[in-house]
Amino acid sequence: MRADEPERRRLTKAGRKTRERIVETAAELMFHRGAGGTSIPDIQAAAGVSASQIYHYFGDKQGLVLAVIDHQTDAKITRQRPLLDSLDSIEALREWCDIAGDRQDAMGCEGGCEIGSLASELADSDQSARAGLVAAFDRWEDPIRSGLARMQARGELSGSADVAALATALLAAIQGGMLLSQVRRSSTAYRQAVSAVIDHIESHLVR
Amino acid sequence: MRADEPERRRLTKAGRKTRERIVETAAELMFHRGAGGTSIPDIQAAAGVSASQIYHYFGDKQGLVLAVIDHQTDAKITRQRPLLDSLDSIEALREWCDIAGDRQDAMGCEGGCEIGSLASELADSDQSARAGLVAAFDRWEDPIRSGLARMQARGELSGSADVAALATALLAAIQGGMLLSQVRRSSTAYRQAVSAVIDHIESHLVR
DNA sequence: CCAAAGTTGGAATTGACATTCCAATGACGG
DNA sequence: CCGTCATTGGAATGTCAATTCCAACTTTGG
Repeated sequence: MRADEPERRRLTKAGRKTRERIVETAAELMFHRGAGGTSIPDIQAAAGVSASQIYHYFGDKQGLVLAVIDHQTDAKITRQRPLLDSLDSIEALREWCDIAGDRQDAMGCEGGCEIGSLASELADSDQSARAGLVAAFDRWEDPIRSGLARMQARGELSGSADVAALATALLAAIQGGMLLSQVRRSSTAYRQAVSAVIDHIESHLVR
Repeated sequence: MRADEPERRRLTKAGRKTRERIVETAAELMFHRGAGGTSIPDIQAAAGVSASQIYHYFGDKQGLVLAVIDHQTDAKITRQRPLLDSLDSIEALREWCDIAGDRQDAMGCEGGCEIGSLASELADSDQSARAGLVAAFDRWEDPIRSGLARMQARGELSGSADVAALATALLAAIQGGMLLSQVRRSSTAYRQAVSAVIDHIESHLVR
């Protein structure tokens, strides 16, 4: 558990492209089947690469998993970017959460959260993965807290509200709600969970 | 996906005992390493049984996983029993949730929820497991809703409160909070998540 | 006590899977 | 233009998992 990749290997155009295709393919497969449920041969076939390419770019499967965690975090944050930077009103919070619920419905409530699923699977068995997941959740929680903090700074949210705790609570509601919805194949639990927490945040509004 | 075990096999004393030991051992291992991360040989060694015993009592690994899900659900509900039947006050809810938080701290925040972890791993890949998990969450959520319903019947909780939704929200907060705590190795997220939802429930108190 | 059925041990089978190796090809800087 | 290093293919290796088989032993009901 030290520095494993001190020297960034030189990548040519083709290399970068191949590496990216492997990560994306692995991310997709691992989203549906889990990291343990996704084999290197699976990824080889789906990405159209040879085993040596995967080991060339990632060292071993654990390295690939770490890259997938980072990739999913980047992808999620990028995808939600416009909204994520303006979570400074109750309406913005609701809209942002609603979109995830609609997205879940659109896929029949299969698959939970890309990050959450990996977290549940790897938190206890892979310490470097856990470190990556801590960072992932932090990167995701930060915009929520920032938005709430802006509301507080503008005097819209009570000064006694613990914005960090509220942000954590909302993130937890999202994760737990997604899990229940995934199991029940209905986004209802997700919507009820986030709604409850946002209502609670709303109760801290000044006025 | 139909009735797979129509005929209950006759079990002798030794049989029941062996079966039970296998389930308990498997449950313990799967709690720490996941279902996919726990091999039959692992279970054989830990429980001191031969392969034929496992296959004799459970048919295949999936059958064992189903048995583990039921076992964990029973164990959890039995363990929480006294409290679970009297979740009809804000204080009782807080105390009940606190115990889980203390329990989590006691194990260094390793391992999340026995049910939740299996749910995340199996919801999309094993339909019969998913069915068992739906039942597990229902059995767990029910006492919460019942307690809230009693509060409402006694006029302590506003008649406009949706007790089913609140119960789901609390369960989601527990699951999501546990996951974040497991990743961060600190029960803080769990405590903040359940606290927020219980505060929200409290806001529905009459008077 | 006897037969049917439950219980157990241990070996054998079959198939994946992670990883390594080696050899060939191609890009790119000096 | 050449050598170095990135890139790729494909086979080989060794391990380990899930499951099956069969043979022996034990319990139980009549």
